This record gives sequence, C-alpha cells and structure tokens, in this order.
Amino acid sequence: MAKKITYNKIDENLYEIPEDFEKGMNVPARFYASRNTLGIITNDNSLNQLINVAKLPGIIKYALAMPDIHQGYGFPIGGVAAFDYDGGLISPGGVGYDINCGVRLLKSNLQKEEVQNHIKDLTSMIYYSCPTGTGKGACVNVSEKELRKILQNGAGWAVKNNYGDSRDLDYIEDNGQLTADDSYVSKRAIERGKYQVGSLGSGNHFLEIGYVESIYNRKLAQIYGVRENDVVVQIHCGSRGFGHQVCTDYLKKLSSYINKNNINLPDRQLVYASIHSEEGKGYFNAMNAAANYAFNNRQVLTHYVRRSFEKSLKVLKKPVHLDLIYDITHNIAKIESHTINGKKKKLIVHRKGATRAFGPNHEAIPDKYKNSGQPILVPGSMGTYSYLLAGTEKAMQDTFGSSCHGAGRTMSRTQARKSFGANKLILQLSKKDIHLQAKSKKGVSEEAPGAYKNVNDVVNILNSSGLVEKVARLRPMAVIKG
DNA sequence: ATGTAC
Repeated sequence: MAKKITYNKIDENLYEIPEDFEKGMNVPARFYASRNTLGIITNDNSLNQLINVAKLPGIIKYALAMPDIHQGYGFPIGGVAAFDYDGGLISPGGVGYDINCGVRLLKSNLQKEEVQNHIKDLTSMIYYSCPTGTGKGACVNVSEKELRKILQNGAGWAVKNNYGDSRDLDYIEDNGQLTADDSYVSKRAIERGKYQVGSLGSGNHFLEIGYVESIYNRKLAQIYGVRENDVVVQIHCGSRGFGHQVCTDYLKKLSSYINKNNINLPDRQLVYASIHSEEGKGYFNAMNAAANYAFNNRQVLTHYVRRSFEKSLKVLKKPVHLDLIYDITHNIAKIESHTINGKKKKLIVHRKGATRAFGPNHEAIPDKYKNSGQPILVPGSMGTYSYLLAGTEKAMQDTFGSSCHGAGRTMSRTQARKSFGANKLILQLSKKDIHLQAKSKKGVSEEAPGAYKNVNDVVNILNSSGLVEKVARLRPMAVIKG
C-alpha cells in the first residue's frame, strides 16, 4: 500500500507536496485544485507521478500540475516541468505519445442564426472532406520527399501548397514551424506519416462548429476579434501515427541511454536523456519534426473546412471566410527563457496536456495580441463549453507561462465505455441542439462528458489563481469525431 | 493518443 500523500494549502486553489515528503524529491510538487476537483485528483496515480517528476535531476522550482491533471505515461497529463538547460534533461514521457496534439480556433464572418438551418449539411460536408478515425486516411497523400518538407517547414508547407493563407502562420504558436533535422526520424515513422497528412484521428480529437455564447472581457474579446453569436470552428488533433512512432522509437533509444549511463529512475516510464547527448538531440529533433507534422495537419484540415463552409453555405449568397484566431500546442518540450529568482535562465519546459500561456508583451506573441497576452484555447469535453482565455504576468511567474489544456479525464477510456452508451449520448446532445457526426460508437462512449471534469470548474480554478483572464465562452452547434 | 498486441 502506497503511503498517503500529504500536502499543504498554499493558496485558495493551490496545494503543495513539500520537498521532504519523499526521499529523492529535488523540488516541491504543486497542483491547482478546488474543493470539487481535489477528491478526483487524489483518486488516481497522478500525484504519485508528479512526485516522481519532482525527483528528476535539474528540475527548476517545482513539478507543476494544472487542474485538469490525470494519470499519463510517466508524467501526469496536465503536468508542467521545467529543467535547467545546462543539465539538459529532456523526456518523451513529459511530452506524451501525441506530440503537438493541439487546438486551433477559427472565427467566421457569420452569425449563429445564419448557420443554424444549414448545420447538418455543413457538418456532413466537413465530415466527408476531413478523414477521421484511426489508420490511414488523409486529405493529401504525400511522397517521402514532400513529407520531409513538412517535417522541416510545418504549417508553412501547407501555405506554400495553397492550403491556407500566409497570414495564418502569424497566428500559430511559433508560426507553425520548429527547427527540426528530419534525419533523426525513423523509416517507420516516415512510412506512417505519408498517409495521414490532413486527418483528424480519434480519441478526444474533434472538429467543432460553435458560436460565441458569452463574453467575459470586452476589451480582450475585441483584440482577439470575437463578438457574441459569431460562428467559430475548433480543430483539435495532433501528429497521428507519425508522432506516436517518434515517441515509441525514442522511448526505446532513451531506455538504452539510461542503462548505458547507469541512471536510477523513480519510474521506468520516466526515461530521459541530456539534450546535449546524441540520443537527447535525436529526440528533440524528431519531436520537433512531429510537432511540425501536427501544425501542418491542422492547417491542411483548416483548408478543407474553409472550402466546406464556402460550398455548403453558398445559399447565404455572401462571401464566407474563416480567420485563424490562434493555434496552440498541448504536448511539447520547448527551450524558453524565464526569470528565476530575478535572473533570466534558459530552460527546457515540458508541457504535457498543458498549454503555453504567455502574458502581455512577450516577444513570442503576435503583434496584434501583444498587449493582451497570448490567446489560450481550452476545449471542454464533448458537447460542453469551450473557453477562450488570455495569458497573464502571474502565469509567467508561477507556472513558467502555462495553463491547462481541457477538462481532464476522471475516468479511464475502458471505464467510460462500460458506463456510457453512445446512442443515449447522441440523443442527449441532440436535445441540447448539438448535432454529432461520429465514425465510431466506441469513441463516443469514451468521450462522454461524464468521463471528464467540469471544464467550468477547471477554468475557474486557474482564473481565480490569476493565471488566466477569461475572454469568451463557446457553445457547440455540431461536433465531428473519429 | 495509437495500424488500442512486434
């Protein structure tokens, strides 16, 4: 029986497991929770995983967990961990299998009332032009040569090949391109990647048409360009089989590195390497290549969503366009500079099921949003609300400029399948005027809102902690799932 | 998350 985890209350919604709680911890472990979510969080293995992360060498300040934390591979999902760049620790478990899983938000020039009567046709048009589900299926099949260009150029590949506008790139985290040497990618990953360029995938990935239901902050909403009743689209997907293969490949390579260097790990799933070693450099480059694959994936899907809107809504007899508000990543490790004890320090920040949430005036934020902080997109569970938030200076100080990525599971996929029937869920959504088009019933059951925390709670925890500013809330009209 | 088992 594992020993009971004890923690101190630091602030209204912030708890800390002290450094002396368990031998080997280098820093305390901190997690954001409310009275409501505390019981859920302590119910799985995620806090033990967070304690193990706190034992890794070179970790800075604390191992952090956002309010959507749940158990993952090695590191908890909803976790943030920053490591000293000189020590150079990088770990695939701190990123996850779905490298650069992320979400983008598009805003149309249409109002809810204009789209409502055509929602089923529109959804169907998108569903048949954007492949969903596991396995092969792509908007565009590419040769190895073209795939390698995607791995190097990210979303820039899509724009260059007429899947989007060059302005789109300004509104993607890191402009949709990270530096990557694709020679570190395995042949097998390349093979899997060729047939999934422009595909949604399955699991919690989705494509959603919705509208701006309420505005919390008029000034910020104006800067981001959203008003009540505006029709919006969210695309949530990642690097598909390509990223999965990269993770698999490097877990194996880094496991050999751990053995070769006689490193003791708190958990075998926490394999890592120094980014300055050949193995670590390899993972970093392959991970960035997968991130580029995902950025490009979301960009190609955007193109087909735009074409579907134009075709399906011809009846409106007006030009229809969708502008990208922002595209944000959920699963990645990045080299960033942060102020630690008054001094600028180069860090490797792992965000797994967590997003970047930079505050106002950060150099990485597009000019248009400079004064408002970075847009943060928090999709809720299927058929519930999603949020548009803004990063704050407090997030820079307390969480290395990070926020949560969603509602966060409370139930395993298996448990959810046993607990919720797909037909009943579809009916429940339809009663709320939400149209669902899904490839598999299994997927629908696994994604039942009852298997997730309440996204309103999660967002309010971060808001009351000062880490995010609430800008707007989105309500779904139609959801496409794998 | 994932050719849900190399």
